[in-house]
Amino acid sequence: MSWRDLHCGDPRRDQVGARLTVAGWIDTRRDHGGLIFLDVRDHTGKLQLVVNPEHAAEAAQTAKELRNEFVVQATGTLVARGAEAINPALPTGEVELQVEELRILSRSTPLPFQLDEENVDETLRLRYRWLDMRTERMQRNLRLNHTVITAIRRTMDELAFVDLWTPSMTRGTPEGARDFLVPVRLQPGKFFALAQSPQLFKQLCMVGGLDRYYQIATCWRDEDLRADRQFEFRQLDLELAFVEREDVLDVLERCVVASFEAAGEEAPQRPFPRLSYAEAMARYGSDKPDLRFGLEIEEGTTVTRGSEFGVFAGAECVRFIRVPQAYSRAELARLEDVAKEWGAKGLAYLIVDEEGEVRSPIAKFLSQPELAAFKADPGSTVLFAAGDEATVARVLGGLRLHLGRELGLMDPAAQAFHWVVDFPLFERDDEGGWTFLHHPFTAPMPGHEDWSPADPTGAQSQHYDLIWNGWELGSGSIRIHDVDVQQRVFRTIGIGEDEAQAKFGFLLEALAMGAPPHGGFAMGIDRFIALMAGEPDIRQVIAFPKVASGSDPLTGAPTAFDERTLAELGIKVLQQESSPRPD
RNA sequence: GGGGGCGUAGUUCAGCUGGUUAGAACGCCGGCCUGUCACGCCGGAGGUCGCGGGUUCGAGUCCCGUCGCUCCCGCCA
Repeated sequence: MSWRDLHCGDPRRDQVGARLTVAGWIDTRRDHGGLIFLDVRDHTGKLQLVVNPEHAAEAAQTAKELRNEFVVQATGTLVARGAEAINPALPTGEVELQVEELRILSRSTPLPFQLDEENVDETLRLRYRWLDMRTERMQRNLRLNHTVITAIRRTMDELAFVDLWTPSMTRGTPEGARDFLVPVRLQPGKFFALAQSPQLFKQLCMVGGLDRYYQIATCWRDEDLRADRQFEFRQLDLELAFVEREDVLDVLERCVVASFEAAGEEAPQRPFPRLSYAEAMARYGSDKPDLRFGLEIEEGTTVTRGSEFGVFAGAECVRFIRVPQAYSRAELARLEDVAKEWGAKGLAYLIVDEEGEVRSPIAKFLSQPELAAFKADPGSTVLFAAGDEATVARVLGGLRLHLGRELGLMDPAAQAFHWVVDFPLFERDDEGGWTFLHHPFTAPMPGHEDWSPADPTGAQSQHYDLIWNGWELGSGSIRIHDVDVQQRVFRTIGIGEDEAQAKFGFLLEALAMGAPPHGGFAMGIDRFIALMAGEPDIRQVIAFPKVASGSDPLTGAPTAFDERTLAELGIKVLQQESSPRPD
């Protein structure tokens, strides 16, 4: 074993007596005047070095010069520590290296932040990411990244998927997110778009007979950044031919389980539960419900028909949740604010006190059947939402999530994976027309092919979402492989024949030349790894992420370019932020 | 585009209803120390309170603007 194979976290009792060489960063130096203790660190851990001037005068002189984060190489004899000198907090705490030779490989200026400080401003961490990376947290996250991706690649390989590269520079997409544009010197004034997803290319691969495609694909979207969104992100992108929904879900479940196993964690039970879109909206008020807790939404519309309470009587939909907590008036005012954020006009409630007495401003309007339907345990509160169905679902879904967090109802150990299936094929758009729910290539469910383009209400799709603890990990669908069906989807969402030809002509042509039935999925890898790492945002698992304003604190990108460079590309900048960055 | 939060030594923070010379811990620099491991002890340096303007006898503190960071809504097929 070369000394480069020996890591700081390795030495143990059975190596006592051996002459070893280690290298790493100075974590701490404890200078006792005579004896000097050094903790040398690398990504595997720390080893204590003892420099004794009586044994190694030259090394002791060198040790005096050492400061935090100097890089050193030390050679010496591994010795057992005396019983009282053992450090149980350190895996290497039973031994130490009696230093004979000590070499400074590299020096360090004082650091802009301390590596053992936990709440360092994130922009500062990103500005000096190479330091941040030395922390246990970032080492763990970035290595988990590798572990998960390796497990996924192994799984895909075992299932005979082909890793196939699709272009990053492609044709702009008319729908969806904003494109990042790439100007082209050879064709001034024209632009490629950075791929938002390999969607169309992977479908073309199916038509091309590459019947099991996958890729850890980088995707680019020019939209505002969030805790779970960056300009560029990676997705596990896959597509299979001659499959049905369950075949696709099976592949994803295998990848998830393999990732957990590779990370040494208990894997979720397969198969993951399936929940229909209608059920998810009705019971949890969300198409990506967090199933780590109950607090389900209940239906009240039947019993409130003709209610004496005007708000209930006039509402298309009345639903409620029973919260195991008797709230005060002030707390309910706060919850009403939460409800209003989600679009409620107000918040009706019934408080059931510890004696089982119902206290509520609306109780006097409610009939016996109504009160019976809303009956709750002593010490609880029933919260209502009334209005159109979508608003009611959204309000109670928002309240449910808020209360779940606030009341600590989520089992911290639970890993709730599930599928949401049976989505509608279309939904109303803002202009009163129709638009697709996810993308226009999603196939209708068998038996739902004959919708009316004027009113496709009720047509269901073969779309599916993978949800983990309330986070949407990704989505997929069985695609349309029939050119007539594809054209009817375009017609329904208001894309005329000419427009469809211009934008998707190559897809329609391909579908007309022997397209097999196919379907696939795209899972957000960064989100998945962030959740596995227990991190609150994806920046913590990305080596060099951008901040919310869209800049990279490390390199200072993006930057302006001079006029000559731009002129060559046929570009003239109309305006730019004049405010200089204070550095 | 809209709403909320934050910005004080290198770092993390405190700084009350506006009131002497803006503090602490860690880090940094110097000194002492042979069994420490968050070593200890002594001493020291280090601040345009993000920036600009206003109110006031007086602003870190109040007001307006601006910049930066952040969370959320919009947006993310």
